[in-house]
Amino acid sequence: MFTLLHRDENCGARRGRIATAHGVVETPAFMPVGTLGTVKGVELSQLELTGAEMILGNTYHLSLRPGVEVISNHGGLHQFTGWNKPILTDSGGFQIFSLARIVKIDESGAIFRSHIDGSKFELSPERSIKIQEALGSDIAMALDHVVGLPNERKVIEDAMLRSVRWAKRCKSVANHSYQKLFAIVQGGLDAGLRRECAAMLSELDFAGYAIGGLSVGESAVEMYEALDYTTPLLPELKPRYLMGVGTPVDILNGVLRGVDIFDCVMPTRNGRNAMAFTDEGAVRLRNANHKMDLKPLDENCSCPACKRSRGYLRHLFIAKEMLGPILLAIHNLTYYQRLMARTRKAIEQNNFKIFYKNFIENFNIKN
RNA sequence: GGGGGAUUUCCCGAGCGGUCAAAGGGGGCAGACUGUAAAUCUGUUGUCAACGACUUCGGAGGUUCGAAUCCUCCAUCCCCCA
Repeated sequence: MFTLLHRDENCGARRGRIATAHGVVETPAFMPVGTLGTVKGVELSQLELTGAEMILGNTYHLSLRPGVEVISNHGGLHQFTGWNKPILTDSGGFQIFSLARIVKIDESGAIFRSHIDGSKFELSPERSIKIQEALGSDIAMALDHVVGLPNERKVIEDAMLRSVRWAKRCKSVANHSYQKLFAIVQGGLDAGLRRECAAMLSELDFAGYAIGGLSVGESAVEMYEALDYTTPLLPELKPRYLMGVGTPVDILNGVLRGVDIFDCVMPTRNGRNAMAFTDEGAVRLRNANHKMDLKPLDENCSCPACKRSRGYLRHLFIAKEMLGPILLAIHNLTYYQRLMARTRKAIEQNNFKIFYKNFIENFNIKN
């Protein structure tokens, strides 16, 4: 399933390829998030043009709406959405964290009180896998217990151990050969817990390994440190997925430490909220200084947003026209995909470390 | 010709003797957003040498210790009866 094509001679970055039932994904890869069966604001034809090769779907959200029966009735998530390329589905573990206020959790699983209508939704490891099989994703994630940071060591340890037990249960019921199952390493910012977790999961031989429980309240530096001691513990020949990360800088830091796959809502959400990414950093298009600006957002970008002026894009946001959020979502996704393409190329040339340094020097998130 | 009602800070609009630089919207300005309860949320929005001072509530006078709030006249707009 995963082929490690090349390792950068000067750092931990790796170049690889993931083969799935719906096609190939070149790594390091960035996956746009399509929680509800759509990457918000972006039509599939446009999404393909950004260069995205795999997108995310979400077990919790799709189960509540439209419901698994509806998607099964269409023949799965690919047919339902029209996206014929690889899909990875998240297990619902992140919602245990993000929707903590409406979740009760015990050893059997998580019990949600639907954020839509308050009805009860029970999600055990087994049910999560069953749902993901019905969705027909190419890669399924084990149900994990995500807790925020900072947190008491005991809480983090319990969540980590539970995630391992749940991962075992997921693996024991997963039986669709085309669908690959990834386990998720937890353990917060504790090197010992991360090591313990990685060791236990590695023994179980999953198709891939994710690093979870990060970007949940800790600083960027703390996250990078966690990656420093976590990635080396993961099986060399399996894909490594850093869940929910992140900014362009975060992603390059992940690549530097040997991560192969990323996903994040940032390009789409921030784009919808008028923030655009460029090599110089973040551009807040609602700001008054763009009012008269005739320049394109990013001269190196060929996306539809960059065929217009910054002044026009600002106007769309100020006027609350839907095209603004759409164009910036497309731009940011295009930017992220181009960043990944440049990253892959740099690795192939054993030049990633220099590429990384140059990038960091110019990129200013505050801008 | 007679009677009644309006005029508030960029806009709309509360306020009807002190706790009012004045509610709430809108608009403006800025910020946040990391496995999406987010096309969302937050802050700010009279001036200044700024924990205090000064100038504002159509205009001019007046009453009062004290007025956006009460009185008089003026201006403008709206309604009703002739």
